[in-house]
Amino acid sequence: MPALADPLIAWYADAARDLPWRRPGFGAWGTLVSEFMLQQTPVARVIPHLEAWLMRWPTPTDLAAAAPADAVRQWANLGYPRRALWLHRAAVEIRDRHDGVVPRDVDALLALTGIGDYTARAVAVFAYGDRHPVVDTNTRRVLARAVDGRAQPGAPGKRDLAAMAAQLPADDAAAAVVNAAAMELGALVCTARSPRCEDCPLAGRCTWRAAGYPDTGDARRKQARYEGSDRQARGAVLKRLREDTAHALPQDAVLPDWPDARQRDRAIDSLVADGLVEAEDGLLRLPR
DNA sequence: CAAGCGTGGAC
DNA sequence: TGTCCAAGCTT
Repeated sequence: MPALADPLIAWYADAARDLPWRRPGFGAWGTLVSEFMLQQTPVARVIPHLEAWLMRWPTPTDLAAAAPADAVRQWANLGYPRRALWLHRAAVEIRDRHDGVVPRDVDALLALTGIGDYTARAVAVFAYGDRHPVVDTNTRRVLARAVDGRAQPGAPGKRDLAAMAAQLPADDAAAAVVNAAAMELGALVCTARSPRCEDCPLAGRCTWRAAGYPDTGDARRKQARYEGSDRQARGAVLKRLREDTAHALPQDAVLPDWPDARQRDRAIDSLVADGLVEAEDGLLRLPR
């Protein structure tokens, strides 16, 4: 049995949060939607949106029948609205290529729009119970500290999957728990800013702790400033279009008072290039 | 592969 | 206040 598996399993049995996607019978579609929403958006903000989404579109086929615009509006302020578009495309692909059933095979999941290494394996493991390494930012941090003796993870790579695979027990169900437990530990205890090592089930075998918490540097990219950025302009344009009850606006009616008109126009162009906005006859609207 | 991509809460 | 951070993905 790998070194971290038993303490992680024991800790998780007691400390795991009661989250909607962990309820028995939540379903592969619910799991898939939750994972899309959780890509870079905190758990607490996701939960209400997830429940509303699944109420409106209980199956991939239901979402596939909707207009992309409805998905983007329903996404509301979750951020990174391309995910709404990608989730809609994935639903169409599931309807057309998989008879409306969320695939179980990792390669089939990876072939869906908006699904990468993390999400594909999260669905295969948490929805279907198969045995794969699931590696998110929390897991990467836990492994960096406990195994590698580093304060922060290095650049993400395929090595991360191998590192987690080495920690998985042979049994499918136990492996799924270890995957979930590593993520949960990173979210609740082995946190980025102030880790609570006194509460950590791995403290006794943590390489970083044993070394005296050295500052090993931080390979992570710094996040660009948001205030005044193109991203902010894109967000403002899309918010205006989401909230437009007529569902189509003349281009010169969108953010006429934005401080930087060139930036606003650049934002609109890039949203059109991304397929988040359609421009036709001088009107802007969400994609139909 | 490094950069670009939203939004809001915590400190 | 500004900075950091959050179950990543695509190009």
